[in-house]
Amino acid sequence: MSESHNVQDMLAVMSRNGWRITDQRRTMAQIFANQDGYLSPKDVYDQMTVKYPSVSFDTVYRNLRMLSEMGVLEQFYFMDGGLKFKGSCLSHHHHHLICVNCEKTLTFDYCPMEQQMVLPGKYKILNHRFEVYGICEECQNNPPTT
Amino acid sequence: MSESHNVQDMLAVMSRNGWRITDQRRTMAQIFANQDGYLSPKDVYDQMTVKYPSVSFDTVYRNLRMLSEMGVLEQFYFMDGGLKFKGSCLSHHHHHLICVNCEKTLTFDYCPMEQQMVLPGKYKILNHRFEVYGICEECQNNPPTT
DNA sequence: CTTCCTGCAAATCGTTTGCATCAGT
DNA sequence: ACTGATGCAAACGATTTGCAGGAAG
Repeated sequence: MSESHNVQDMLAVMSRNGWRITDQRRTMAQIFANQDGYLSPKDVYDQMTVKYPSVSFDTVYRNLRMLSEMGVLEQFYFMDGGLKFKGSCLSHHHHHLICVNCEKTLTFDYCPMEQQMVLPGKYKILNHRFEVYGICEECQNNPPTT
Repeated sequence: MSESHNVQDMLAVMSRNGWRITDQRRTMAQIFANQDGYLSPKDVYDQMTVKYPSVSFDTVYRNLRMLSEMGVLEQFYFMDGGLKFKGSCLSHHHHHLICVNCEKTLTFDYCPMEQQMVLPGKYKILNHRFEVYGICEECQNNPPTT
């Protein structure tokens, strides 16, 4: 299902970095392993509560941040400024095609920076951001949730 | 100074839309007319207090939102999720080259969507986001603020 | 058994809203 | 004068922090 890490890989990274493997963290890893798109902290919290009804929001936040810092998760601020997370793919540079409805995300390798663009000014280029937004096939067929 | 609207244009748009021209709004228009880069609500507030020490944050927010809805300002969530505003250029499609230090912004016309890209899936493409981040010439020469 | 992790509660930050007063037209 | 705009304060949502008890190693 996931193009990024599987649960074992994620847990291995945690162990390697000296973090304990708690049930909550195991569950969180599973959530992201089974998910192609982006999840908000609340999404994660909601999925966590299925297995751990007493989980707290701050634990979710703490672990999301921790997993991001370890590189297991990719952090992302959407167009509307909302924070989202997703299992990260560190293997190669790519960009995202994101469904504005269900937020399912596909990656593609085309990168505009590889073209010979003429940029104004004499900026020292550091990085870039390129995302394409649309509606995935599934959401085009299914009635809109709105 | 500004590549976008001048003060007169902005005030004209406000009048045309039936909004009153208050001194605070005039000042806000001036701030954006004299500014090439992005400003956070706090930046705007700080500049406003120079002329109107008793201006309130909510007035700044209200007017920023109003000016965005009118299309006079361009709203933007930066990489770190922070909300910023900038005098908008509605005349043509373009993208931005942004200084990560001073946030001075240049526009350029190259658009990756005009290339014949092969995108995965069968998404119905709606829009896109492309920004290049770097350090402007000025900030390269001047000692870093950090 | 020690240290780290968790859950609770409270603090914090950025932004929005209700309301009485004030100013633009 | 009439109506919309302002400033204050308080509400609000998302995220962070301090602390005591509980679980992983």
